[in-house]
Amino acid sequence: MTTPARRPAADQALPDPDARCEVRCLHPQEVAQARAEQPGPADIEAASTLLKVIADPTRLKLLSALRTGELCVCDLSAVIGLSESAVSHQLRLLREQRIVTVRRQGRVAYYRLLDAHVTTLIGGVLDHLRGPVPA
Amino acid sequence: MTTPARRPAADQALPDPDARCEVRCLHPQEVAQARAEQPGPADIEAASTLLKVIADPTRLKLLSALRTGELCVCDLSAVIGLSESAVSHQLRLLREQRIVTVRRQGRVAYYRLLDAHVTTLIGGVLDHLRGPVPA
DNA sequence: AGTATACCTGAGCAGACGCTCAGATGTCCC
DNA sequence: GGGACATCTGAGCGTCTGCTCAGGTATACT
Repeated sequence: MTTPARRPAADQALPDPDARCEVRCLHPQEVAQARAEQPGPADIEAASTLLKVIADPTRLKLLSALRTGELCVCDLSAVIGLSESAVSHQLRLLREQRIVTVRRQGRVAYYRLLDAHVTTLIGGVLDHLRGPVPA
Repeated sequence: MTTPARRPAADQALPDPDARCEVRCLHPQEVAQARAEQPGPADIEAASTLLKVIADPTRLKLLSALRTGELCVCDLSAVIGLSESAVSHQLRLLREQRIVTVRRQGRVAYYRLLDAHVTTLIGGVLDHLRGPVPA
């Protein structure tokens, strides 16, 4: 959405110096628009939390391993080469974010992916890494 | 891919105790498959770095603000309510990850989104937050 | 009952992260 | 040239994070 007024416009976009709402800015109009369309702080925080959980290398390995199907904790530990304790800690975060779910059978806990969004999301990241920039 | 052999099968799946490749696991076959389909460490690390850059609340606000069009540093500073120094630091990370690009006009630096992937990616995250789990 | 197994959880510590502060660079205007 | 401005950058510090270690809980087997 390239706005028509793309030029600097700093000379005439600042009618009076006293109009500085909070801090100085060169394009008050576009700043006001950007502020209006900004998501709420709660949404930002929630999105950040979810993305941080997915962003960790260990948890990325866990999610990638679970693409093939459900696995138990000690299997996951063997796949990614980390202690069962560490895996259990990370799986808890993935459960809290509703990314994986658990099915308990006896003393074994089978984990599987809960959300297809995450899979496509990681796919999009890999697209970004490999291919050139689309737009 | 629910394998037919879902039962514990630990007694006969471990022919000899010495066969423990690295660590113990309940389903060696599925572990081997998951390990085979696991992305390379470099890909995991790159995806993690990219996602971490996007996951930070401040940078999420910056990216969200840039959806409306290109903005300069002090504008971005005004939109998200943070010092220009902090904004500049974060923009550097976004540049390094090829998420935003800069167009310099005189002493003003105009930043804009470089990759449509990121926009759709954030949209996917918001979908995950709002809607119920699709699959 | 008693032992072994699979998993979970709290404490503690090394490393990474994001902000502020101070200074440097490059550009515009007089 | 001199000053103001927009931006960039390095140092430093408080905070957060992810691992290991030790112990706890629940289930299966003899």
